[in-house]
Amino acid sequence: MPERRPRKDAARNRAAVLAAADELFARCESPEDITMADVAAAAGVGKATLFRAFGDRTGLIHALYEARLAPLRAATEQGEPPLSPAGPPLERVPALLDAVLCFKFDNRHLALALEGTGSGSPYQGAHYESFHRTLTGLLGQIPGFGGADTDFIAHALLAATRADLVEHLVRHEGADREQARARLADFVARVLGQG
Amino acid sequence: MPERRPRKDAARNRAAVLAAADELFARCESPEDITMADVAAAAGVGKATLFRAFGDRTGLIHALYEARLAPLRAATEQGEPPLSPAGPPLERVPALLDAVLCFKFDNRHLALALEGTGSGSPYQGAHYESFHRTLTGLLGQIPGFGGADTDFIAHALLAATRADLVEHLVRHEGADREQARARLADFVARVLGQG
DNA sequence: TACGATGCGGACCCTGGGTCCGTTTCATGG
DNA sequence: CCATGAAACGGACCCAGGGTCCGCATCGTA
Repeated sequence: MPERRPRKDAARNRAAVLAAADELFARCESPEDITMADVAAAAGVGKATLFRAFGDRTGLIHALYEARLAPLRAATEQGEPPLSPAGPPLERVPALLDAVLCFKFDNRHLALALEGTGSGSPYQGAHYESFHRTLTGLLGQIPGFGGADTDFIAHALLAATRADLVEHLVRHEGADREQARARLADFVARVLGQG
Repeated sequence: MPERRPRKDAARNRAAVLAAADELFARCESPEDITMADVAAAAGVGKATLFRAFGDRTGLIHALYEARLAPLRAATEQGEPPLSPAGPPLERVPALLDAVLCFKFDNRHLALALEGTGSGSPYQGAHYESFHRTLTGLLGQIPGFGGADTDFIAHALLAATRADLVEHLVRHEGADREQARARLADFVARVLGQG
């Protein structure tokens, strides 16, 4: 399996498409109203190129999302405490959820586009799986969660950071970034028994 | 505004469409793969009839959902305690969330179809609005939630009952109805400070 | 029974995701 | 530097599916 590297033009086009798509998704009102043809045009590329590089619409959005997600993954895996594995669970759980919320807030356009893929629920995605696993593990290490259903609690906590909820808070309740963080932090503290 | 009632045939067709759609959505794997043409055919009706009666796809699903929702609304507004307004807040909150969960569980096909409408986030729907309002109010009456952000807590609690999460628990974690209820009940108790 | 108003239905339109294939560009060996 | 095959390109094309149009059937009333 030689894993031959892509040609120069292919790489350049892939990057152009990612940049164009990022731009378009960021500007538009709703992810629904940017089409694959739009992206292709904005990137100065044919539609087929776009589909060849990413498979389908979902693939493109996924690629964008994953690229943005990389820093967060890095921070949680080998960053600084309290986010990194070195932090104590009781501090790491709120830190992790705060980080996820910030990410969702800063990238709501992408997150919304991803959730709006239709049949693709967010619970299949590798990113979700991974966050859920770490959260579950951390909860298990916290005193007071001995016999508790950490699996579901992790789901429920992550559900409080869902992109469309964040979007709703911003659009219809006029929340800003810091307010959203504070509200989530309160809720998390309450769940952790620090209310 | 005379509010003229519909013709007999119109009423009959509307009912036929609702029945057919309900049936189809219940049977199918994913809501995505039943089309408006399918519904029309199953109801023995032309496509235009269907669009005349419900406006668009979202309208049809909404109508189905609302019909199913009626009993739940009734139970929470004038049913028996602890669900009804006569129940004390500390019991009514878990009862309400349990009822919502059961509803989502029993009607996941519809709830999923509704959430999968694309641009239509669940937070716009009148049903969500109403549940959120009552929940918020109830939380405010519970000791210990004095200065708390009941608005967000209500959102977060409802997020734990989201249809795609329920679907995930069932499909990928093999949960059944009672398990799902127990897990949610645990979580709610924890948030209410009874963990 | 006659006659408007209301509703019917399926042919039709259009958008948008996804594919095909003749042409162009890359990259390697002579 | 050129030949040559492989890889990528792009836009014309296909098709499913949501939504509309309009001539015809049905309803309900005088």
